Amino acid sequence: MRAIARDAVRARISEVAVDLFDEHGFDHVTVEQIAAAVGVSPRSVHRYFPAKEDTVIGDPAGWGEHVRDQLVARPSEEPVWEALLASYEALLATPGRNEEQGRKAMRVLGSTPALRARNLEKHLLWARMLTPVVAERLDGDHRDLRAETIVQASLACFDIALTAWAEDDAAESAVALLRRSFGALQPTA
Amino acid sequence: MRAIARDAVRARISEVAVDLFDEHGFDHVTVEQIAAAVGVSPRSVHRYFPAKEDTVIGDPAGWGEHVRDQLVARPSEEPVWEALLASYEALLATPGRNEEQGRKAMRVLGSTPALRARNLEKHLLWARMLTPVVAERLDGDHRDLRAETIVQASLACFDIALTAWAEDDAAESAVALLRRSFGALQPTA
DNA sequence: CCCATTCTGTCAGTCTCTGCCACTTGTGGC
DNA sequence: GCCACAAGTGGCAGAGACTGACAGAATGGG
Repeated sequence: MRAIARDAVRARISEVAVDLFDEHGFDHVTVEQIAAAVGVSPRSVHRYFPAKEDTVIGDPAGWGEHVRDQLVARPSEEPVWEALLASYEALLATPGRNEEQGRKAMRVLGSTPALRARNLEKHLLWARMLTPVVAERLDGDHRDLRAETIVQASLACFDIALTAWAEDDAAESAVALLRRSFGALQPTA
Repeated sequence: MRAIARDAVRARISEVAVDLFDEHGFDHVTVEQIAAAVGVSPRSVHRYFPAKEDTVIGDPAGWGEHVRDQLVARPSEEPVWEALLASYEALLATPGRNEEQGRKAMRVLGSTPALRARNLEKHLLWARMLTPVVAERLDGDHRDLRAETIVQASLACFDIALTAWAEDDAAESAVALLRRSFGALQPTA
């Protein structure tokens, strides 16, 4: 009911903010300007997004759960590395992701230290969700440390692929870059 | 001459700040309190550290160069992954690193999102320094993407090892944890 | 139509961080 | 010893992000 309107407003703020950041640079745009452009009060912007950076990042937890659910659904005989790759691919294939808007957001995201940092925090959140699932698939000693290493490495691949995809002007698809990045590493048996 | 005094003051501020953060939590300590505890003005604290978080992180660029120099000094026939491991080990073995102070800093560092974020930014800086060096050691196609993947994965290993070292109460040395984390991954030939 | 819930705007306030200017303090030349 | 000169410091004012509190407006169900 009301949740629909809420999501719509949220998406609108995010869209306007990314456009402004793309044009003028992240730290040359104030929350007040974003609010004025959307037509709401600055206070409301902060109600939808706890921090200015979050207007670009979006909701990390939601997508993280998505990836985790994909991962637990993979067949247990599949090697971890391939299962992780498949889970990220499923995320990229999700509909409702505007191609051009996503690329612009990634470009803005890479342009400012504060944003890159907040984005990497998202990865830590994902890592906490994925590590237990990965640990279950491992044998041998020190499963926790190994699982965390593998998960963080996979997240690094994900990030590298998306960054490269946003910079290179559509030279290659995000999935292709993701596969290649994953191909550069291999967990030890 | 004067640089010595400068470094001393800098170290002193950092030490006091970490202690306060450890006791009261990062965001319950204001810059004003740090300044008062050290005996300088808040304005001066900001002269030494551009951001509050930097009192814990220290100077990333300096250590990053150190790692890079270690890496370029490794024999060229050595596999990249081992060369990277050795470079990080050399960093950990650097004297002048107070064991207990370092562990406390790492603990504080993991306790607050803002600090974790800033720490991850340090990794990006290191990555930009190390990637070209690693790329030179690779053969085949897509060296840049593969080099970046390998470097970021190694930084993840470094971070995981240090975090585990700070949490587990000296159960194992940082170097041992680092080796094990590195052991969980392998670049593909 | 009325009521309760939710949303929004306004206001006041804290904290980080930055420019600016005046003041003090060492440093080197004479 | 004295005097420019640079460097460091403190205080002040201000921008900007973010938070809590409260009052009015919109929306849903009865």
